Amino acid sequence: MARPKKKPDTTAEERIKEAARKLFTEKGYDAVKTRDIAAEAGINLALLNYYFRSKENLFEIVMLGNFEEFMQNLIQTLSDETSSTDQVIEKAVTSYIDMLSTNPDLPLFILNSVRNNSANFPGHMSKRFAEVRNSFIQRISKGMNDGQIQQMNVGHFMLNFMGLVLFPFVARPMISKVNHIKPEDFKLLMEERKKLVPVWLKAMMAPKKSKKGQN
Amino acid sequence: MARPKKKPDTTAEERIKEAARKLFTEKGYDAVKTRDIAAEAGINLALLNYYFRSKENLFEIVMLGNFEEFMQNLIQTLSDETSSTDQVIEKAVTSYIDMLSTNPDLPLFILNSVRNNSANFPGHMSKRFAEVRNSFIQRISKGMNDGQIQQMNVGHFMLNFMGLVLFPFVARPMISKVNHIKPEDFKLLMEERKKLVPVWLKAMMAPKKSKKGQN
DNA sequence: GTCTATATTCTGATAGAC
DNA sequence: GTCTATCAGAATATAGAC
Repeated sequence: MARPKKKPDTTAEERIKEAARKLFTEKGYDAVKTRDIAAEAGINLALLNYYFRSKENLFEIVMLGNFEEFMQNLIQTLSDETSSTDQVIEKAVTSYIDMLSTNPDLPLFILNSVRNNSANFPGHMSKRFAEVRNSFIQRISKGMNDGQIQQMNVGHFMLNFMGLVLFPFVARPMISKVNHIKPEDFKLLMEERKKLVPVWLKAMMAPKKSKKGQN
Repeated sequence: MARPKKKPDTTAEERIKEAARKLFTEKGYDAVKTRDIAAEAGINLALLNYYFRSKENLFEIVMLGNFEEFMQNLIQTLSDETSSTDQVIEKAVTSYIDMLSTNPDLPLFILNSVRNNSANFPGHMSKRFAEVRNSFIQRISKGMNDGQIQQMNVGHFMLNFMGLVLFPFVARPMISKVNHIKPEDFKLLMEERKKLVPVWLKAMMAPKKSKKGQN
């Protein structure tokens, strides 16, 4: 951890950003020390401040960009008006899992950043958050009203969607340690879920025979 | 936050532990300062070190306690041989949600502790983990083989169970900030899930009409 | 056991040489 | 642009009185 690295053939500024992105995502804002970033980037502490003035500023520059990418896909997928609701759900699940397979630490990082209010994370992000949330609600409600999918409390639906898609990544450190699952196997499991989660979500919304629709 | 508190009728040592548990669980190791703990416990900073020697040591003690609590219910519930698999699932969901409603920050705390390998987490805990995991797999596999519930990859089932039950708590800080959901409303939503999650889990395992059973 | 005062270490940031 | 040296403040930990 934080071992000194040789300088590769990138600019110092770029290497600092890269190191910061890696460490922040891995360990969270508070746990990362500016000295760690400098070491990881293979440069001196002073240089970090020369380029970025402060730790907080560096965090914002690096992580907000990272986060934008995370939200962008989803918003686009959700606002697709031509596809059926089922298709939208399938596509959202797939693109989410694809993106997370490349950045598996992102969900836990974001959840922690929000909780700790790191560098006023929610303040910067709240607009994007709201966008996604609203697209989601609108799209799903529309599907329900059209009869494309069954009625269900939208809050629960979002929790279920997120829980089925995000939780495996949030729990990944635990899963790998406890179940001794190799990264390849985890990836395989997630690949399977791309197909399974939409099926499950649909099944959950099917009305029960004995009672009327749940909520 | 961290306002001074009057001394209640417990020993100082106990109050320090309780304050530490509360704050660490709520905000994570790095965000909590020993002064905050002392203030919350209504004692002096020096006394904290008198009893616990170091912040890290105190954290380990708290972590072990939290972890036990997190696992306890589940182990007992799962090892119940007299109930049907359906009943076991219902009971597991209910008791988990009940416990988490009192300790909503617990899941995120545990997940972070594992990821950060705090205090050699796997060394201390891997046995307990394995217990729960094995009980789970055994109990569910048994139900599947008896035909009480439909076949499904047990790994996926566990992820689904955990995702549907734990994720809302993991995401709680985000939910309350983004969706402006009040604590009472969140609690209400979780109450609803006590009944809904078992139904959903069952629905997810029902075989699809068009294809044969999923996995 | 509990406190006040203080030592020690850590950490973000800057000054100034090259 | 990049470095060494250093500062200022915060945070952990200890000394010593009571």
